[in-house]
Amino acid sequence: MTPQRLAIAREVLVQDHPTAAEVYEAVRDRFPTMGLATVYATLNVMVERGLLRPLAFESAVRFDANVTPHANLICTACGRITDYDGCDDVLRTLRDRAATDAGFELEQQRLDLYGRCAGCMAMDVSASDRGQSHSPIA
Amino acid sequence: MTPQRLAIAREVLVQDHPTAAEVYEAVRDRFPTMGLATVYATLNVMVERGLLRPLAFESAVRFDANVTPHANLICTACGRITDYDGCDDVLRTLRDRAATDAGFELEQQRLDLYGRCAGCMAMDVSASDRGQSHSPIA
DNA sequence: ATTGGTGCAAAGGTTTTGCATTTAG
DNA sequence: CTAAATGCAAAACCTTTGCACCAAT
Repeated sequence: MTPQRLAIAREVLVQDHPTAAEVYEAVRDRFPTMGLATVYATLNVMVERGLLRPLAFESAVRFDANVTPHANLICTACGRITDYDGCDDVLRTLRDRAATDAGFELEQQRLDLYGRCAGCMAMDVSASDRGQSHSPIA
Repeated sequence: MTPQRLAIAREVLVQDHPTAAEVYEAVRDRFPTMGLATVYATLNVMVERGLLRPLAFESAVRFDANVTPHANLICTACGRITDYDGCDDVLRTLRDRAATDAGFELEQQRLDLYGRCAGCMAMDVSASDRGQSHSPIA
C-alpha cells in the first residue's frame, strides 16, 4: 500500500464511475510523475481483489466501487451513472428463472438502465434549448 | 445494398454474437479483397439504423442481431452468449420502479447474466479434466 | 535480500479517418 | 449523373508489456 495507490483508490470512490484516464488526470495533480501504466496496474489489482468492478462501455471501461449486485442508471443526456439498489428481488427472480428455464447457473449479473435522469428531465421542460452535455456513454 | 453488405449481415445472423474481426474472418473467404474498415463501416451503419445492437465487453465489442429487450446469458466457461427472452415482465417491473423510485425515464436496458450454461455444467460432472475453452468474454 | 510498486518507453490491438476508385440507383 | 460503398493505408486510441529503479519488509 503506497501513497499512489491510496490516491487512486480515493479517486475511484470520489468520482462517479471514472475511466482510467479520468483517475489519471485527477491524481496527476498530487503525483505529477505518475504514469498512466501505474494507474492501469493499480486498477487491475483492485479488480482482481474484488474491490472494483470494471464496466465496459463502448467508449471506455469504467470502474465501479460498488461490487454488490445492483443496477446502473445511465443518463443518456448528461452521462451520469448512478447506482440503483432497488432491484435485489428482481435479480433474485432472474437467477431462479435462468436456472429453471435454461439450466443456467448464475454467478454474476450486470444490469444497465439507459434513460433520462430526474435532473435532465426537469431541464427539458424548463428550457429545451439547454445544451445537453454530450454523454460520455456509448 | 451491396453483396458485401449482404454477406456481413448474413454473418451477424449466422454467428452468435460476433466481433467485427470475427465477421471479417468469415466474409474474407467469399470476398478476399474486403478490408476490415468496410466491415466496421457496415456494422456501424446497421447499428445506426437500429438493425444491430453493439454490446461492449472488456475484450471486444460484439454485435447482437436481437434488438428487442432481452437478457444475454453469458457462459463464463465456454464464452457462448445466448439470448434469453423470459424476462419481459421483469424488465417492465424495472422500468416502472426506476421511474417511481428515482424519477428515471427508462429508454433502453441491457441485462447480462454471467454463469455456467447447461452444457458446461454437464461437462463438469462427467469429466472435470475436460478442457474448458477459454472464454472470449471478459 | 527479496518482493513488490513505480515510471518510462515501446508494443499490441482495435477502431476510425482520408482519399482515390468503383459501384449502385 | 450523383451519391454512396469499397479498399487500402495511415492515424488515433486504449491498454498492456518489459525493464530499470526504488521502496518496503
